[in-house]
Amino acid sequence: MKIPLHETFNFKAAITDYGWWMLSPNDWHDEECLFYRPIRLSRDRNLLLCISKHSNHLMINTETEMSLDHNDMKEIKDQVSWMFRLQDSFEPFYALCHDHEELLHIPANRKGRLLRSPSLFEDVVKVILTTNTRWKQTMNMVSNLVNGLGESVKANHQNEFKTFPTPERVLEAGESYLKEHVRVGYRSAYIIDAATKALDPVFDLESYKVLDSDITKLKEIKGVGPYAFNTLAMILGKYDLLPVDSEYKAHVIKKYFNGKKPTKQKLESVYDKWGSYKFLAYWYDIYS
DNA sequence: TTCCAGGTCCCTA
DNA sequence: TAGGGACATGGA
Repeated sequence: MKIPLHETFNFKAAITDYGWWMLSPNDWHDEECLFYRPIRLSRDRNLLLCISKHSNHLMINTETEMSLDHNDMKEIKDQVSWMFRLQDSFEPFYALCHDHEELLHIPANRKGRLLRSPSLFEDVVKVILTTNTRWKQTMNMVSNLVNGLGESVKANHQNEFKTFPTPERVLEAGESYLKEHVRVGYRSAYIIDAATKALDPVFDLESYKVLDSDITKLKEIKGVGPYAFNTLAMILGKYDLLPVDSEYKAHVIKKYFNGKKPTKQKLESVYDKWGSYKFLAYWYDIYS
């Protein structure tokens, strides 16, 4: 099936400009420019997608033998559209880039559309698993989570794929499982809290994916502090906040303050001129 | 062995 | 409102 594109974009950059492509159950094949991703449909069905980009559309091939009706296809398209931010226009950001020579390469290469996960629950868990640890350990924890609690997906593919676990499955396994087998340490309580809030009809975690919803309640999730919240804001399409962590501080102090530590206020105002797009300006400043 | 990583929580003052 | 210790894990 095809998804027509309102705006063309750099498919490879959309996937590899943010680290999520390295986390299970995402599987990026760089040479062929193919993105494999197992997803979950309603009525407890799982399938493997293979996504590629053509001139004016995304092509989605299903690698799982399953009859799909109209609603199934809509669910698939909705999840893929969310992952690649297809409903969002990046033209306002590109217009801003044109006033700044150092960022001209972003519109020139149609970058900025950073990959996100099908569910907000998955992204909350993944962001929590990036805190106070090294990237390699983040990859291990996510891999343990998917291998331990994800469901196997039947597919015409040499690799075995598992889905990202549902909040139900995480709660069923419990906190002790997360500690002993996923090796997330003290983060276990945070993940349990995220799963609980994902299933709480009042909190309704996934509802914050709606554009322009008030996302401040995400701060109530245990383990979501300033860095995690600002990262989640970016994931939800609000780019005006900065993920001030050790990487941010090291980069900014080295590049803009001659290696000398400035005040907190000055440290965090480096990208102010970018207004609504501070996160993306920072991101392409540090990683390009 | 000790330190600390793409932080956050919680308790003091 | 700000400061600082504790927190699990695993690699250097």
